[in-house]
Amino acid sequence: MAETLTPTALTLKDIAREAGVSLATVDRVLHNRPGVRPDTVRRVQAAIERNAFQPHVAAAELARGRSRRFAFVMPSGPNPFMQQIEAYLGEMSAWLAVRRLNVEMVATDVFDPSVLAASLEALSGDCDGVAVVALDHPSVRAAINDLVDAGTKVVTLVSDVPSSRRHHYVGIDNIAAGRTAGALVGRLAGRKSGKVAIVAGSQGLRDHAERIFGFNQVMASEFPGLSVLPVLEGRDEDDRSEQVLARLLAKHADIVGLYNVGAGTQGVAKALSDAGRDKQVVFVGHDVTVLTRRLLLQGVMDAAISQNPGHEARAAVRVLLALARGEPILREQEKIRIDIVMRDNLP
Amino acid sequence: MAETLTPTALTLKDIAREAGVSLATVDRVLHNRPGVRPDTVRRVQAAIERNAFQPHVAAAELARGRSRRFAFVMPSGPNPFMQQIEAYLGEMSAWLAVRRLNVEMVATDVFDPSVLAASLEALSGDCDGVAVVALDHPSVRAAINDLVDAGTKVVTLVSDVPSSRRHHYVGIDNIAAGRTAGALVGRLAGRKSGKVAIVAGSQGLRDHAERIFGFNQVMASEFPGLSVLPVLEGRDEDDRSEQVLARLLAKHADIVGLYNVGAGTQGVAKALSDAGRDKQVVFVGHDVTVLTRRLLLQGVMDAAISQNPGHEARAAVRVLLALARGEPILREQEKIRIDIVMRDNLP
DNA sequence: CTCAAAATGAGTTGCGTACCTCAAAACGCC
DNA sequence: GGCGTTTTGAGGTACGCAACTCATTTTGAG
Repeated sequence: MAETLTPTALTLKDIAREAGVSLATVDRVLHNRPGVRPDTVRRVQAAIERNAFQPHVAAAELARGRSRRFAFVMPSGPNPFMQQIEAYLGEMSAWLAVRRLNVEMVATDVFDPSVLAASLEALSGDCDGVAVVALDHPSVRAAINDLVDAGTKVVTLVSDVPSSRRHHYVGIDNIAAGRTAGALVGRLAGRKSGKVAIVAGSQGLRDHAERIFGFNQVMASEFPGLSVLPVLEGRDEDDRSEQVLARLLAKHADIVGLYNVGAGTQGVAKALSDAGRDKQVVFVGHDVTVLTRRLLLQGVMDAAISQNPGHEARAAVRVLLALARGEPILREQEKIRIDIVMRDNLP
Repeated sequence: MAETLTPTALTLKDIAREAGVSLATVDRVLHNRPGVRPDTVRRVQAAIERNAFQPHVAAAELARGRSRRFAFVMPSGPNPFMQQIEAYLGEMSAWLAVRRLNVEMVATDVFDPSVLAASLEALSGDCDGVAVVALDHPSVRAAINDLVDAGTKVVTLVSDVPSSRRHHYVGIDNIAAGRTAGALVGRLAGRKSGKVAIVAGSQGLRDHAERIFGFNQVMASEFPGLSVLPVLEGRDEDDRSEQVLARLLAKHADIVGLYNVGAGTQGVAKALSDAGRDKQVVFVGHDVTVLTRRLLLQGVMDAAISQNPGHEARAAVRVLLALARGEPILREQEKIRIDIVMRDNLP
């Protein structure tokens, strides 16, 4: 009742014999070095395919010798989510050291396309891989493509640039995240009818816009008893979020649900509490931070949509490593799931 | 604005020089081979500590040469959750091949302690690591300890044996899972008062008992309007689950919530539908399978508590590999989270 | 056919470790 | 001091591949 799931090993020598060529030629094909007739290339590749040859990664790494350099290009501001990603990278240091990986953090103004593009261009050459929290803008796209052309592996993190030729996107489906938030607000509000407020950073941000889109989709189709108020823009700042929400709460006594799309959670919570309505309004937000954790435990927040920053950090490194090594990527593993976090399943 | 997170590399030669001994002695210390004076051992270990020496895993692997064998000891029955774990292991085959890992599936009757213990004992010697879905029973505990003593790395999967000396447990906190289910049933039932039913496989199973415990905790403390009916035992079988639940539904017209602790989901759903109450009763169950996915999409099930079988399979392999190599384990990464899955965040 | 250019073979070296042997040195004991 | 034992050093080989050199063969153009 025992079956084995894996094949046995082959070496380059076996491939050379199989293809009827020498080791040197196999090596030339494998690293597409010049000086091999197309016909011979095909023969060697056929032998590799036929035997499902997997180069011995440990040997290759040992022979190549050099350690790899990865760079993480992230926002420079005091964003708790990004800080968590940094923290998790720090926790990986032993894991990274064992694999002779150097990870470098580059803080930059990711909201200024030209600054971000310049930061990316500066990395060209001395980096094997780059993970970037990218703004979707033509000059950023061009910078990414340049890196890719230079042989650097590029992964977009949290926020994608689908039109670029980046190798991979590590982050969630923000429309689905918005839909999930909508379903939660609707269901947790119970049978009540009333109004629902949305506080976002800015509708100009791709991920925020997508979340709002998904949220409205669900509200319109499934919760006709709830009417969504116009989106408030809090610029991800606590003060501003508090002000705009406080004003809205004062105007509408029948608000039963609230969706906070981005950051500024502190201000949103304060506005709710000050109005004395923190227990009546269903409040759904994003990300598990020290703050949202406390709000969930206090019952002020009802649920947080989370995208596990630890997983994102690790996935980004793993994907870059796999890309650099030419290893397969476990897509299922690297996919970032939309977590619903409530009080009892707080991680 | 760029900082590096990782130190630079050292080799055994450096350590030897540092400690004022030869390479051979360092080697003896590193693999605790005999014939080294305690004092010298200390000197070498001090040098290793002092320089935070990390052996070059690739080189070690290459030198050691042998491929590793891991065994997964799993239930033999047609359990969809276990089948998913097997499937994910299959998807990892390329990843496994690259690392020269052989994973063997051993199907056994995990509910018979002596049979399970015998299966484990049989693996002693020719396996570097074992992942086992274990029953918590003295003879199983003894078999696990024997494996550990023989140098095999042991990981318990899904169901733990905390009293054994297993190296790691890969699975969720079942009490917290039960609490989460309770919170969901309570909150999604809204303001209604009424009765809540529980269908379990058997209260003799550790994980089921723990889930029920957590569920009752939350219901008692937070939803006084809801009264929990005595636990039904469906033995994880569809037919039996359907029968017992159908009888209960007939008897109580005011059931507003239902928690299905284990398998037998098909039967539970059928009983609900046949009674024409699938839309009124809040139904929370476990695990995302083909069936529960359909039920969630249809709106019959309201939420599934999930423990990502893919993550568990990969985590088990990664932990075994790290243990075998003597690498650090990323505890945060290997921790299995309690996922709440609703229709819009179906993975 | 000739000759240069292209293609290929044969070989070396080194990566850092594991594992082994054998000789030399240091040690403890009487 | 002499002996046997323990401890240590020195060195080799192997692992599979990358990256290189240089000699040899093959090829195609004239």
